[in-house]
Amino acid sequence: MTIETSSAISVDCAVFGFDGKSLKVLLIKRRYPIDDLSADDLKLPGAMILENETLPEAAERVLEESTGLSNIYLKQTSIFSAPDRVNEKEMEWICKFHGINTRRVVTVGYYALVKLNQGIVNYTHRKGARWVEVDSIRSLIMDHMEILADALSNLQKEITHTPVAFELLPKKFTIFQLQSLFEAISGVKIDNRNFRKKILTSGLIAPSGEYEKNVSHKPAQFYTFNKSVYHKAMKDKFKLNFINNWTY
Amino acid sequence: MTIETSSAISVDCAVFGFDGKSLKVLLIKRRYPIDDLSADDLKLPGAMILENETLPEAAERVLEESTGLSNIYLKQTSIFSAPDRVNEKEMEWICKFHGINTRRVVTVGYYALVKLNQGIVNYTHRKGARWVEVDSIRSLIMDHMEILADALSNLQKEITHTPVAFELLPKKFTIFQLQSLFEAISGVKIDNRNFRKKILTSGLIAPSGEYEKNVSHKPAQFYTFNKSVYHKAMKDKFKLNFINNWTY
DNA sequence: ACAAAAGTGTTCCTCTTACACCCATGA
DNA sequence: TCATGGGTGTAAGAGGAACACTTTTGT
Repeated sequence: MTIETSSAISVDCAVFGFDGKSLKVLLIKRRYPIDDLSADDLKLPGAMILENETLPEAAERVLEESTGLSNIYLKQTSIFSAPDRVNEKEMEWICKFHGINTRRVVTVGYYALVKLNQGIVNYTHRKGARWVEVDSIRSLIMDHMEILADALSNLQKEITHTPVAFELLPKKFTIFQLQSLFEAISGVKIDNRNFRKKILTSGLIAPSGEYEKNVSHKPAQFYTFNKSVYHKAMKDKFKLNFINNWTY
Repeated sequence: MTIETSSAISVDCAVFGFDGKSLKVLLIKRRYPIDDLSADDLKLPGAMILENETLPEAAERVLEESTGLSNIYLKQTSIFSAPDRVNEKEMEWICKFHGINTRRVVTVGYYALVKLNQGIVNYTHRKGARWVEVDSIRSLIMDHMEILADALSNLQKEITHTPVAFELLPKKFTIFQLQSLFEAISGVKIDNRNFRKKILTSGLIAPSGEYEKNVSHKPAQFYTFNKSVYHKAMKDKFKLNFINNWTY
């Protein structure tokens, strides 16, 4: 029954990206592997928090280091605080790797949404990181699989309540890309005509007048997210229909 | 740029209750006040986490201590990690009060939902705690006002997406109580006929056949929450209508 | 009698859903 | 000419919103 005063606190970030087909997450290889710890050596980018640093600041630092980007959409999810979440071998690796001495590491999960493009893919490749299709991931070190699953379920929930989808798309995107993104994240097929009607009448996106080039089908128009339309209205229009929108 | 390895981690709980009229939160007085710290001496119940204890466990312990209840609905909200969130005077009080020595306290916010009844009110009163109307609270110690505001906004969001409302009502409740609760939390008036229609046709509540007694108006029937109906259906009925339900 | 809340139906209108075909382009 | 996605309309049904009065009880 002693108060814990020597915890280290870390952040781990699930950095999501969308390549037009599927949802990807950024994984890195653990450096300095120890014997017995090399089997599952992929992990989410993360860091220990520094003195005089808040958790969001630490998460931003991780993002900056792993992607070279700042001003990324970043959201805290859960805390992973099981005293035995890091086993002895792992603890040894952590202390050695960071040059610290601690008995316990509590970690805070974040997820980040980035607009994937060739520049970022190149950057992360140079850093030895990989964008891996979320559905194909079977194991990660420590409890990172759990952290990733938590991040994903938070994203799935958030995308139905807030317009975070646009954080994953380039500034100019086609309606097909937007729809594919919703389908990839929710895992549900959407009727294209209904989707177009819905998204266009909402006023949330605006046509840019520009069209795709060099595509082997009728070129699609690019649209942009209309933040100003989004930010007005939809206040105090409290709807009764929430009751049937409940999700378990 | 040193890794922080001596943080203490605490949990602070906003415990919400509903008395049929307004939303209340449980506040306690800080014990052992220090000079200069007595002005705003109300705080949320909280505790430091112990060795071998997870954060949810710590939060449950706090709930048990302050309300005598276990198996309470409990949900983690945000983490408050600003290095200066606890000033020097407060830090002194914390170390003295807990008999520890630490430079930094990171706290994790939780909110809890309890079914208020006379027994609990009596219990908390004996403990020196008070149920205070949320709207009337102007200041709390440290950043507890911020923690409370965060808890409340999380609750407001959650109540429109999940059936947590029933956690705040007795097992048997009237439709009027349920409606009042939604109105109290959302701050919006709801049409009674539409509300009844909606909630009754949803199948989520079941009439108990019992009625109010000794009320100076037509006695209302008591209903119960129908968990089984809720848990089936509403899976994989993905709806397109989320786009216009987005809230900022 | 009066105050307070319980309980009850209908109409209008908006939104959701289901559904199939021709078009433009590059290979 | 073929493959690929772009882009379009309509009808039926469900659900949301607005709206007022009678009933029951205790004081």
